[in-house]
Amino acid sequence: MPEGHAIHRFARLHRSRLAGRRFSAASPQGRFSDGAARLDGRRLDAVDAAGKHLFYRWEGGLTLHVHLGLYGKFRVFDGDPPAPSPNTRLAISDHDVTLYLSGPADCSLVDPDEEEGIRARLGPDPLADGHAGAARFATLLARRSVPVGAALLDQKVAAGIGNVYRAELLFLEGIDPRRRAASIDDQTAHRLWERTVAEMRRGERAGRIVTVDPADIGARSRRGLDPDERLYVYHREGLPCRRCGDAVVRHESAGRWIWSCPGCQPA
DNA sequence: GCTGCATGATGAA
DNA sequence: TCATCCTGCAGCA
Repeated sequence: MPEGHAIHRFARLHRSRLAGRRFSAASPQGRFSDGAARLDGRRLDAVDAAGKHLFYRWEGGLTLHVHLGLYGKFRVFDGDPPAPSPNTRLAISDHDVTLYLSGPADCSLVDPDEEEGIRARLGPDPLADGHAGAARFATLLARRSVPVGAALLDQKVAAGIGNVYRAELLFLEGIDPRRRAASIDDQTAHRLWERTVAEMRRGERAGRIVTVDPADIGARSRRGLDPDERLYVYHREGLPCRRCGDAVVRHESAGRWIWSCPGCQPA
């Protein structure tokens, strides 16, 4: 679940539901006991997102850094929460609301230097920077010798893109993932960035990744798209392309699977 | 009940 | 390029 759209959505939801409250904090799993003890009894002031990273600002100048990685999950409950699972890394609660965090790749208190170090490793963020990130993205992309599919997963090139978006964005722009990043001309790179901004904003709003234009599937459902109608190529190997009918293909890119349409994304 | 996978990232080789 | 870490759950027997 957690590409940048989900992280920014968590920041927005946690900001509105949790910020301004004073929490008791604990680490049921025990692996964040020291940190939880320092947060216990403090007020959460603000929540910021950068790429796939979250920063929770606490009373007294403490900052909690959370990166969900592949497995991390938040659960929020109003009123009486169920018992936390044994792997709950962090639990914060007051009388009205409870947040459980399990499986994060990182959950730690960071000082300003450490936060700066994390941010320094990130390229422009489509959701935080919007159009303003385009030029920097184009410059970074042009400097990469790797295939564009791999470059898009590199958080130093664009912060927040993950395996679903990279495949879908390259489909939408008609770019074969195996083309060298440096071969993408400046205008195409700008278009790719603007597409990224638009699609990730859409995903942030929807709470899920949806890239299809309803016109391409013959928009029939008033309830919205079925789960397997939301994407063009991701996990659709062997199925006909929604645009041209060619069979979607799967190949490896940066150690992960990527999907593309040979007809819509010519080499 | 067990297995394998998943929208991530890092450090060593 | 490989191994490793972080969990939960769908899909199977």
